[in-house]
Amino acid sequence: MVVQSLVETTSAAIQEHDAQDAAPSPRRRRKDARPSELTAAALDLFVEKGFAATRLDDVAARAGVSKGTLYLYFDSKEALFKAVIEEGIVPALAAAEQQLAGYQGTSAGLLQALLNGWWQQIGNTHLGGVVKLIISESRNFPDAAQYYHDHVIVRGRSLLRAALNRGIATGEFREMNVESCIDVAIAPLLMLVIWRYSLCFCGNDIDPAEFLRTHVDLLVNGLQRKETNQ
Amino acid sequence: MVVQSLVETTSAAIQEHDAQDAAPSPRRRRKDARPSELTAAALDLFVEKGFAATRLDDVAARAGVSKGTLYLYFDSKEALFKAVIEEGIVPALAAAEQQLAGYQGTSAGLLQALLNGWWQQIGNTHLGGVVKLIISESRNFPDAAQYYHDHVIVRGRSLLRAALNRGIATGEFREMNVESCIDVAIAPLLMLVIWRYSLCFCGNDIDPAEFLRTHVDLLVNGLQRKETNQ
Amino acid sequence: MVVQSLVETTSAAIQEHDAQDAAPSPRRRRKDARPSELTAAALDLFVEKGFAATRLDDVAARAGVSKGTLYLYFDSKEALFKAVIEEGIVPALAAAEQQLAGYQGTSAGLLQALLNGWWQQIGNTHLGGVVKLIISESRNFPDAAQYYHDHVIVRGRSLLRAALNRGIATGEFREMNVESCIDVAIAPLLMLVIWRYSLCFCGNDIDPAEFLRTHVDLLVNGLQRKETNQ
Amino acid sequence: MVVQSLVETTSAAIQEHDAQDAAPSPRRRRKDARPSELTAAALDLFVEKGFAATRLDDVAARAGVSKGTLYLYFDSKEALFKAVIEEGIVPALAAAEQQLAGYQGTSAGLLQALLNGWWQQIGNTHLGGVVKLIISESRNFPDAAQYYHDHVIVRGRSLLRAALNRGIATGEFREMNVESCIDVAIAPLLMLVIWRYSLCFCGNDIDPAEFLRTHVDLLVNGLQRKETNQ
DNA sequence: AATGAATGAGCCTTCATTCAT
DNA sequence: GATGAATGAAGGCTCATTCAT
Repeated sequence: MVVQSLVETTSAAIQEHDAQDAAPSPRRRRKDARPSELTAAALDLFVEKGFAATRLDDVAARAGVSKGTLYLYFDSKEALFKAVIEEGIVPALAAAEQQLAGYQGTSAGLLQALLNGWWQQIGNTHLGGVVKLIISESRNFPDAAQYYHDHVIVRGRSLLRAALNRGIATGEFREMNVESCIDVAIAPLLMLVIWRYSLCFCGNDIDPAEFLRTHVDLLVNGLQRKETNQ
Repeated sequence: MVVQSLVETTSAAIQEHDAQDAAPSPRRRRKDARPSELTAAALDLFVEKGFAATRLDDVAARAGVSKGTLYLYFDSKEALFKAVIEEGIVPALAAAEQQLAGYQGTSAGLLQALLNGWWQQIGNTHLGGVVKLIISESRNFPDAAQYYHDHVIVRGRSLLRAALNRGIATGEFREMNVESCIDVAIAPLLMLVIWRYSLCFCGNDIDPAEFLRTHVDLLVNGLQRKETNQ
Repeated sequence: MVVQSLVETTSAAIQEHDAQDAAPSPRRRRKDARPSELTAAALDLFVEKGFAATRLDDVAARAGVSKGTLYLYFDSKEALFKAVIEEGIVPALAAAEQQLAGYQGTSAGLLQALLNGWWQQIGNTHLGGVVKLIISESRNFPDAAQYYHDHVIVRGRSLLRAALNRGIATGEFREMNVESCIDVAIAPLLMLVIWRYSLCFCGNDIDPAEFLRTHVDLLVNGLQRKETNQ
Repeated sequence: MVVQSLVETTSAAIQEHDAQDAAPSPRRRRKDARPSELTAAALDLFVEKGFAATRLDDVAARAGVSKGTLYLYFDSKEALFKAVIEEGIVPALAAAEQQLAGYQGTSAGLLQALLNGWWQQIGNTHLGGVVKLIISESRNFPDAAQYYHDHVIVRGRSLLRAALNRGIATGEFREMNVESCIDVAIAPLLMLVIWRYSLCFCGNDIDPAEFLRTHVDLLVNGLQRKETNQ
């Protein structure tokens, strides 16, 4: 039910977004732009403080509107939360589709492209906050988490699975438990995103580029067949 | 200041813990035992719902005491939170110390021992919840996060650094950016813990043992020198 | 002060009403006609939900206009309320004046005519809602209640007083406390109106015609001199 | 469903009331007395301002407690409203039962006793406010109104029906539409109560005793057989 | 004249905290 | 030491009112 609501609202959001480009009356444009301004402000605060600790006054203030204006666009605080998730999912899905385009080259290169692409288009953007938000609030909003899992994570895993299977088929990679490899390959990316929104403020600077390079290096090397001592 | 408080309180907690072992009069033991029942209940709920969304009534109910009793042991909800963190840190530190004991064997084996040990003694216990809690609330409790970082993470990284450096020194591992390797080696472990407290409820079962085996396998293989083409 | 305002506004309303009849240009008529559509919608909702529980959005929606339009005609929600009362008072006064016309016949017949006339022209129309409204809100709008009392109730009582006194003078009715008889004669009428807007929805159907017939029957019989036992 | 809730809660309230007499610890007595203190304060304000216009702050202040205390005893403002109704119904039912006790004398005397009794035990007490409240809010709380109708009004009508039928059977009263007579006999009583809580503040003093005497006088005379022209 | 987006004061409700028992 | 009734500040939400279009 909630999943259905998430889907429908998402479609509506997309259409509304298109309409925005067409009718640029100043008043009208403002009204169309409002929801995404509000969800952007909400995302920042939800990620920083968590859902329960975020006051709608603060969301409104950050968006430069009054508290009541929030309720012109969202029925409740919870509806705002779900809208934030939905807005974070649409671009993630789009990015995933884009990655599906045929790739020519080694499987190692494909793997690297997928991981780097995710980082560039999701992890390193404000959409990364959605990831941390989903994780932090998954127990309070199980259906939002479920939806995110079913549509974003499952799809991402499919991409990696295809790459890994291709590498194994061509003999570029050794035989391994592919599902576990997928999880192990994804984990550092998610952790990097989470890190950016949590302990990164404790002074331990992780250079994302270097982290990614090392991760891909270790992963690809770890997957490749070792010409062991024969 | 709070860090100081955390240190002091931690020391006090340790001493109290010692005192507890020394004077097990039924009356006294009861008094000392109570707080850990309370923090255990609080940890569960903090991890599940987050700090702000957790009601002290629920903590008290789960611990089987009245709400007022909480205030006999903790000055405030925030003090309870810090006590939860502290109680999660003490065993983590102890576990880390234990790992420092001399290890005989390959560096790959040492690495595997460290990672598995952390999982067995921290990640796979209720202490793993502390990790998720720290990450979720790091922005609301920066000094708790800082303290955790400085004492637990830094120490854990030292252990890994030593193992990696030893492997490189002996030629078992190839030359790499050690700091990045540490981060990449830790990330899947943290992610596994986080997963257990969040999206694992979305149906995607990750088998921790298999996940760990794959991670160590890929990591060790990735680190090892390729016996290429001789 | 407010009473004064009610008087003034009422007079103005009457004049405006007259002006309306005189200059029925479509433009002007539209403008003048609007408020009565608005007050009619407001009356319905005020009677049903009470003043405080009625939202102006709902009033506007029922009248088929936007919320802002209400403020083109009424300064505030309270002003709208008073306009509703005033609109209900003007016809009531007119109806009362009409009853003053000379009546030929028995005093019992006059009494019956007055009570039936009030029911036909006030109680049984949408003006009956005003009665319930005045009663429900009399403590929140004491001056509106006062005005209603002074102009409508007092005048109505005068009509009844005249009828009763005439009956007593002619010997048709026995000697009684006329003021109390007035109250007792009016009460069932008011109660009938109130019933129509409240508990009538609980299933106990009161047939107004039968109720009135019985009331007048009992009243006239009760007033008439009994030819007791001589 | 709500009716059921009304019944259950009423029973509980009665039991609690009994318990109060048994355990007069000062603290405990206070706690047991609280709910009725709160409903008493709420009744006053609900009757005066209506449900929607009454602020819980005012209810709490009148009861001499803080706003939060209300929520220790009632789940919501609406639950408080229903409790007020329930507390008004219990004594009304008890009073009705009491009237059922055998009466010796003329039917006219019985009728008079019933009407005066209702006034003394309900109408003229603070329970009269419940009547006005039910009527004012019947559309907003239809099930509360229904319950009041089914249990209080229906029962009251039964008492009057018995008296009227007895009088007709003995020939003391003439043949009439009994159901209509019941309504007409009750209406002035209800109106008197309503008057006390509304327009009575407009200066038209109705002396309840005189009003009742006149009502009974007219009613009984109206019902009695005329000894015409023999 | 008409609209409806925006505002913000106010109210219901929650919950951390206190304290009398 | 333990309880739980009481408190009141804080925050989610509503809605009368305003005003730019």
